[in-house]
Amino acid sequence: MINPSVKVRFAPSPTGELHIGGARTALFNWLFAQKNKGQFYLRIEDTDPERSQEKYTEQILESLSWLGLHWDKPLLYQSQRLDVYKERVKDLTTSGHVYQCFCSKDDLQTARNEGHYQYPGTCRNLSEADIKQKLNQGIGFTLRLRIPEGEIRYKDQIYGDISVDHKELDDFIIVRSDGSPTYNFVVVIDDHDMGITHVIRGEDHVSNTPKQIQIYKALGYDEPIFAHLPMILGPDKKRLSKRHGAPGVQKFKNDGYFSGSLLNYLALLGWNPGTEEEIFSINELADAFDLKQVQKKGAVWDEKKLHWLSGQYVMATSTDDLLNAIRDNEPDWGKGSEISLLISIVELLKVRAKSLIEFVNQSEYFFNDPVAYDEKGLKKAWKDGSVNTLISNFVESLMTLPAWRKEELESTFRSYVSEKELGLGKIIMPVRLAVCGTLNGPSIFDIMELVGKETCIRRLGTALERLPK
RNA sequence: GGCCCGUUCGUCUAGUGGUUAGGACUCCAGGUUUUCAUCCUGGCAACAGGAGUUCGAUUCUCCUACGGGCUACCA
Repeated sequence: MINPSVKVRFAPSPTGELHIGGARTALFNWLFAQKNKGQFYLRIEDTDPERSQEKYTEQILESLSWLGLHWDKPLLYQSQRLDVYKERVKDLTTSGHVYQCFCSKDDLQTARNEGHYQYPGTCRNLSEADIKQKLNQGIGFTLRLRIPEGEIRYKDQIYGDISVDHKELDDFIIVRSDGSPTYNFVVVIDDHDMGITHVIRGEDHVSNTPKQIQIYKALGYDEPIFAHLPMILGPDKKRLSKRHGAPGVQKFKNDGYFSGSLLNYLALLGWNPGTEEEIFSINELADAFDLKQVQKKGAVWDEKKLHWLSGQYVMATSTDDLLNAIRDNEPDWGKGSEISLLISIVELLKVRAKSLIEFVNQSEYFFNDPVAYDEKGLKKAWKDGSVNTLISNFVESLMTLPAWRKEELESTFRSYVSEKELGLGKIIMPVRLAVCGTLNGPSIFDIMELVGKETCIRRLGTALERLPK
């Protein structure tokens, strides 16, 4: 069943948690693999000891798992492949593709500051004697790739034909003076060794690709197919980064978004199904996915739409599943209450809450007496002492109510206002305020039934005491 | 500075050599509702600019502008 001609990978570096951009890259790789019945691998690019941390690897894997982007084994760590890279360096040395460069970092930097952006080729053609002399002097060296004249050309699955003159490519460094290999070098070896057929990554790698192709050629490897995804942008149209408050995947989990809604939104950021559908399950996404429908321009991250989408997911989820998800997210929610009560609450809030955490935030008054009253609500519903008179009379009729059910409650409300020749709102609003502390929410009759007679009467009493005049 | 890439409503996007340039989010108005939310109806809102090709360009070509990326002994 597995299609051997499709192997993709996601290669995060563990220098921080998985953020939105990385998640989208992972998603598109995963979708491509699913669609083509290929394999999806992970490679941890942990060769920067300064910034890499084990805990980030764990966080990233956790986030990917939560998203449901499961990967195939083996999981590769670059830090464990140093020996392999050394071998390849030897290969390139013997084949004459690299040369030693004795220029110091400072000198190169100085030249750049003076406007010479390219490596001048100082050490490109040193004589044997020169090299021997420098080595004897104990001068450290890097290894540079010797790039021939010519033009490089490749077909990007998203951007189309891209060509660059070799003159634009420096003889870039593949091994640092401390002997460690650089990114553009190892990425090629890893992708080759992993059998990667399609390299799908961010647009920031478009300019790296021609360099990497030089490595493929030097090593005698076949090139994979390349596809570059447009960037995700902040509201200022600059690449989304920590500066924008770079949303990490974990944040959305904590805020109670379903992973499906995040995935759905991410997919629509830069890709379109070719239809006017907006809502997709992860499997539907995989079916519909096609690199041809991927956009070239960067897309601005818009949390409003995510929020809407999340609301759609909430409404489409069964009450039981919602209840489980809410308690997964917030184990203390409704602790000590009957399950039947919780189910009723979820039922009532389902159409209002757009994320799991909103169920929690909007259900406070089902469990606890209000500690404060919404200020706008006070102005609207409890202007002066006349309300106290009205409510205290009404409470009396509530007390005598034989059955505390929403139907009876509603008829009590209605007969009371018709007797007084008032609008329904005149009585409902103050009651709402007293019982919930806020004017917004589901039907007051439903709320009162669930909250119970004793508690409602108590809350009304409290309000009458606290809100005179 | 150089190179590469991009540019349709505020945002995500569809689309064609001749369309009333379509949808979604947001926003606004109206309806439903005790309120909020939902739901329904309606509305605002875009082809960056300039040349050229053409009977005709949003669509094809070039230029300009703007935006992004790369230009590290980071990944």
